[in-house]
Amino acid sequence: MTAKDTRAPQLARLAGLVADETRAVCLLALLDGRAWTAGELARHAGVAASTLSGHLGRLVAGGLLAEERQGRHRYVRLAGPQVAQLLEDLAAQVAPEAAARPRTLRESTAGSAMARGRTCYDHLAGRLGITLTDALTERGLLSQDAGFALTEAGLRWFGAVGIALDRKGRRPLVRACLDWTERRSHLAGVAGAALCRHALDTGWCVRIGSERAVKVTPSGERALGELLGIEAAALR
Amino acid sequence: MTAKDTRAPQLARLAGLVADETRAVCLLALLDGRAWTAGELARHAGVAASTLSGHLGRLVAGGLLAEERQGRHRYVRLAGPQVAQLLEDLAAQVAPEAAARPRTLRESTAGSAMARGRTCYDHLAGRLGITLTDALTERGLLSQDAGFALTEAGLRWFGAVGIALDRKGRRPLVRACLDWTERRSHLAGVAGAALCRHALDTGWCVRIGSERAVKVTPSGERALGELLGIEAAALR
DNA sequence: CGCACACTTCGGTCCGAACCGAAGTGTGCG
DNA sequence: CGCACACTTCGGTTCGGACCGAAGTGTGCG
Repeated sequence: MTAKDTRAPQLARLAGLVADETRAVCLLALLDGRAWTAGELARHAGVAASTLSGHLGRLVAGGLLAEERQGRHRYVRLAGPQVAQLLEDLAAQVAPEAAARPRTLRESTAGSAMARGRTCYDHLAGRLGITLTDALTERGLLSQDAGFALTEAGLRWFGAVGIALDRKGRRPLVRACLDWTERRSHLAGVAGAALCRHALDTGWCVRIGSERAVKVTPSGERALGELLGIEAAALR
Repeated sequence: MTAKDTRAPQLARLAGLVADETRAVCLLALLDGRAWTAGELARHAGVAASTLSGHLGRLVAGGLLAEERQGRHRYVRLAGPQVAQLLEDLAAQVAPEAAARPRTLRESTAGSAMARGRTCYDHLAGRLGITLTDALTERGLLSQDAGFALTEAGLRWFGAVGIALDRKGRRPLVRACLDWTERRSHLAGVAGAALCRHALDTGWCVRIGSERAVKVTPSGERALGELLGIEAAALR
């Protein structure tokens, strides 16, 4: 027996946290970037509150979730962008086979709203995310030659639009995130998150219901038309 | 109960493959990019051959491993760069806590050889990987402004040295891979793999024993000094 | 041929963990 | 104060899967 890799036990433990379907459902739900209560997750996953309580304990102890107690509520959210990135990577790995037909009409319409535009942890995804990524690329603001990278013009563009980019952390400025519905990469990383936040703050986009789906508002259509030359029809 | 994400079951199944310590040991061993026989892996992991046979069956069925039967041997290797990337990402997530002290002297010396230089699936890692990455960056061949990217000069450099870069596949030309021992990113992706292959093919580096560890040869020191201005002392 | 070897299949044991309902703790509101 | 509600803890059941050794299959070599 040669020297085993010392990381194996911890790697197995980490994977084990995702390796349960109930926990996987929760983690994917939390990819919307918001905090959910334990009860909401229990109903979403279809298990008893007591069962879910145990799962949350494990996920928090394992460092995947951060929790915040407010009164009688226990709010949990993903512990950080690294966790979201990890889940997105894992999900992208299985996405090819996961392109299954939705069952009910309700799921179908909800699915098509999700396909049009949604948030992916903290950035924009779906056709909306791809459209934005393509527009940035066409205008020479984003380079896709060797991985994603912001060009000089791209950096200026963010500044001109009034979107601040925090370059201090370890998180990459831009990152490609493989889109689940479009099968193509969209903009993630610090810039992707800042753009998404700006879009929601300024009313370019609004969330639909309580899900991850988002839609572009009329003012958003105007702004994106002016700033990136995107035609309104491409956003619907 | 809102509509569950259809990817959850498959996500859990995928994670479940990594969620066993014995399988994790095997997967990390296979990160050396080579094919191992079932028996070698069984001895490495310290379990009975029959037990390991079952594990290999699951990993192959799950798409993480590719197998090749030759006579009475069953060779397995990682199914592709995506799998290696996934494992590296997962391992990087736990690496911070995994910086444990080695137990025995044998592990200690083996560990320090690994820290000096090793392969990480198909590219170079350890201090050697970092040194190369830094040298490429200093000379303006690699940009680290917003994620990793090859510059125009970098593309020319690879051509001049005689390293062909296959840009056809879906794999990114360059990619940052978080180094387990150095806690910094080194060069991965198509260019990282091509550089590693070239280094081994031309004798710049040789593998030490049967492990992932590699060392730079005298001819390698000369070549890297000429091509990248790396001092020989930095490679020892 | 027959033995050694690599791997697989099978039967059986054992442990961990996912689940539920019931009872308990703590919070907020009328 | 007392009830409703959100969550947690506990006991008990059930199920999957990791493991081993023994027996079976197939390959290569003398």
